[in-house]
Amino acid sequence: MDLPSPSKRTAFLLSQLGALASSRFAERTREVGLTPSDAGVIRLLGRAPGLSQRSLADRLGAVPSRVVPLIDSLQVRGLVERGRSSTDRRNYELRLTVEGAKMLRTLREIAEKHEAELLAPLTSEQSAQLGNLLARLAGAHGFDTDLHRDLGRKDPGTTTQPQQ
Amino acid sequence: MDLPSPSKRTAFLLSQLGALASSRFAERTREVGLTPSDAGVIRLLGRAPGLSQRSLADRLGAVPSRVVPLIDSLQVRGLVERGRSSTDRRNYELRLTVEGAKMLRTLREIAEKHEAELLAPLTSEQSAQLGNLLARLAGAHGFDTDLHRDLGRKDPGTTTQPQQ
DNA sequence: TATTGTTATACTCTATAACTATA
DNA sequence: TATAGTTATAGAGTATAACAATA
Repeated sequence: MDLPSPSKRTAFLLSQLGALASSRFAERTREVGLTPSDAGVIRLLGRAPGLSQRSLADRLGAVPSRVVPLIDSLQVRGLVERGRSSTDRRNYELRLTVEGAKMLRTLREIAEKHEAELLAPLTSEQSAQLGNLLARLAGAHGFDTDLHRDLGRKDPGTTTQPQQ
Repeated sequence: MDLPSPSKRTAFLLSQLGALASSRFAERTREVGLTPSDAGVIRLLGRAPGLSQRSLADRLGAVPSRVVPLIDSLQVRGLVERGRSSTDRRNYELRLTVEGAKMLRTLREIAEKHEAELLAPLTSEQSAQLGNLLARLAGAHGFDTDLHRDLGRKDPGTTTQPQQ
């Protein structure tokens, strides 16, 4: 009666393709010297300049101590700068440098190429369909598409796909 | 001319939803005492009994030394047994025990519930559509749906989503 | 000489908790 | 006393390479 049930493994396919997408993207960012975490920080600072390390940590779903070496590294490379807040000298105001802003533009190009490469096997109608279905799923499972959790947290298992 | 381009972030959504699917599945297997790696081994031994540690490592995309503690742990828990090959005494013949086979059935139930939960927000037509699109992508990007690579290898970045 | 499984070691990434400086 | 940032430490997970037994 039922078809050989392609939908029986949809969750599995989703896990595998998600991992593929992530690793392909990581490959591309590595070519410009960034880890995916670096890329996430740059992107967030692009849209929210002046963020403190604390609120950056919150948005990334990371712990404040993890943000320290992350910003250190970006600062050394001249992509991010730490400015002291004049109103509360405890926290920094993080901003992209000119170089950092340039890197953000590079990242956007990378994301576009990444998207194009990944969806190349589909027609544009199919891509649109897929985008809609995924957006529906994401919405229903309650993620804010703007929120960037999971910076690579210690969660054994998240890195592996379900094995049917 | 163009729509507000939902497809512009499809790759990103794919990464995020894939990570969600993986971590949800990991949660469920953890409830029965298995890591996702454990689950992968049990599944493979279910369909290929008598496998050696070496060929198991190959199929998992893991290194042989990693398989040792994995099998150790499953053996201690009485889910897998190591039998010596009569023809080549260098390698083991790995098999599920009766308990292991029972666990495999549990895993299949878990996978079904997982699938149902994940796709609950979609109609059955939409689920089927999604399954077809993902299968097309998977095929085009060349994975053998049966091959289970990525047992959680050391690949910094794979655990994090692209940050647009 | 090559191969299976094993062990020992080191490396990477991350979280936890204690610390400082400001408030 | 509470909060931002920092540091030191420890833990989990994995790969590498050397090793023993068998072929």
